[in-house]
Amino acid sequence: MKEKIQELLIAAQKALKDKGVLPSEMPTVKATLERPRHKAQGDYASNIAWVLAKEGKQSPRTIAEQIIREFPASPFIEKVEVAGGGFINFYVLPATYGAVIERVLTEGKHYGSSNLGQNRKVLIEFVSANPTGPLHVGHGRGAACGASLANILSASGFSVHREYYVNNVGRQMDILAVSVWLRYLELLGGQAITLPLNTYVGHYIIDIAQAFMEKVGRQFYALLPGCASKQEATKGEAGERELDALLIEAKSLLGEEKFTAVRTFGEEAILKDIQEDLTQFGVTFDAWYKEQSHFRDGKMQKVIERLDATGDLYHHDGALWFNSSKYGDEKDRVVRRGNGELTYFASDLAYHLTKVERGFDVLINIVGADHHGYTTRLTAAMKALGYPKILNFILVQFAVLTRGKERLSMSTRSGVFVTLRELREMVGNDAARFFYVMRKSSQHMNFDCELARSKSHENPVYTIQYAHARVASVFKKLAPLGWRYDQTMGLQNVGLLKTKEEERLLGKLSEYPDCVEAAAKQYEPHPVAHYLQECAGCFHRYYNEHRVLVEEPPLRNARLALSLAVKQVVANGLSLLGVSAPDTM
RNA sequence: GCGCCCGUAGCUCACUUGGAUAGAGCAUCAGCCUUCUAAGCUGAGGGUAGCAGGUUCGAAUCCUGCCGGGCGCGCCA
Repeated sequence: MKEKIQELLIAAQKALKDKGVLPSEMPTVKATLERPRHKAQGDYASNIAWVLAKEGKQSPRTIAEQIIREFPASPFIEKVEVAGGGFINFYVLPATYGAVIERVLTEGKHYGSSNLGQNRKVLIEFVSANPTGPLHVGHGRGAACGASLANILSASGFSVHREYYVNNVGRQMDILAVSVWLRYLELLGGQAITLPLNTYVGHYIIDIAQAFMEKVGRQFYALLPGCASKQEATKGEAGERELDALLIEAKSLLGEEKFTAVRTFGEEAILKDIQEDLTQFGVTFDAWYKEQSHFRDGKMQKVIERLDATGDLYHHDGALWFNSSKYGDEKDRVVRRGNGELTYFASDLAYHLTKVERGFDVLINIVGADHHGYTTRLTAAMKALGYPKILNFILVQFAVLTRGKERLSMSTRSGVFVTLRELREMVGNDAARFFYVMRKSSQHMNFDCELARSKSHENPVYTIQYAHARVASVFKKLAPLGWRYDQTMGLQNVGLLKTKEEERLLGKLSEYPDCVEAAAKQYEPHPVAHYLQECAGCFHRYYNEHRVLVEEPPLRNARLALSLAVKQVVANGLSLLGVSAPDTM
């Protein structure tokens, strides 16, 4: 319907140009059509007259009136009116409202899909948490957001590739290795040790050490390094230096080969845990891209050569710098340190260059808000490399977990985390997936666990799933009453659906494709979550007001068809968000 | 100190990227009611969109300054 009106508007513009009312060299604009908030403003509205007025040198009101005069007749349109200063309101014939039911039932699970993306290749990178510990609730939001967005883009005709970037290089991984090793020594030695500052202290490290011990026995035993046998951890800068010394000591005590073995064991154990966690959460990836692979095949050298060719690299104080301030960053960044080592930034550049080389047209990076400082320098580098527009960052703000009034998760600084697994066990996967994407990702959000786990109408997930289950339960009622659903009869009689609630519901169903499209264009899943709440709300209001299983077969089957369409749309929307659509609750 | 994000009803949040009288859900208040399994339904009140300017036919949305909150500012990863 929307497309049809847009075509008619283009035809009307053409007619005006032919008649010389509008300058013929003026570009034809595709009108933006929206759904007015108020019923008195028609079913669709366009501001096209305002847009044309700028170039056409006439008042919007006059142009609007002329468009209406040239607007071709259509069997679907009841009337077209000018309102306000130049809005054009379109009134669709109420008899055609019901047509959406047949469309939904025919298209089934594909209703809402489109060819918006024209098969363009999108790489969506998300979660990408360092493999040094379990995922926490902050990662959960990125995971839910990315997985849902990937579904939405996929349904919108994009060819979607989901990727997790594994930062398995650098000091943090060495620290992980030492953390595991010290716990291993503790297990063998039977005496408690003091873990130095900034090592990983979670219980999961002990589990990994235990598994490691079971695998290798005493082969990795050595005397306790000096600073691990102290009574108390050293704090501040001195603690960091002590940690560096410990890393060196551990490497020399174990030898490079054994040290690497511990590190790899730890990394693999944690990655396995993360993968299980995400899989249970319904979040899957097409690839787990390991940072370490850059160092093997010369990608680092290649990206530096590419950048050097643009003339944006320079030497200063013995280091190699990228002139990122030229491209909007606040200062320049080091690519290779004075000691010859490449920085994390260089590695990230190499990774992003591979994304382009792998032939993706659109890159979407979903990152936590705490990493926003990194976005400008990467964007700057992509500009320098000649891809000014390819990279899109979605910044996901932290979710504050609450249970009623009680605050559960602390800020990053305090280091007290609730794990994603704990959250899932507390509220269930469905509620977690939905609550995470209920708000615009750039918004700080409140995640009320008490609400999420409650089975009441106040809980949006419950209400939406219930709409789906409610339709299923109505259909189960049919047989005991001696009736059968006759879809042909139902579709023939959709004209009988003309109560206020039915018209609203039909309108809501026809909005669904627009909603998915909006979500795809914004790279945001939350419009779908919002839509589902509205759609379910409309259905429940309808259901409370009118009886579906009435005596007269034509009306009964029409209402059953409508209900079935609602069930389908709810199921489609929930599936985009990775939430189940149960038949019974 | 500098940079980025955010500020909308009592609370949690929308407004389809500059359009019409800023909308939902909770909570509150007033009525109704016992249902195709769902203690529910209907209606009402509630707003200077942080504050102050600016841009234009038109601003919650764009630009500037202040106020308040979050996050980030290494030749760390």
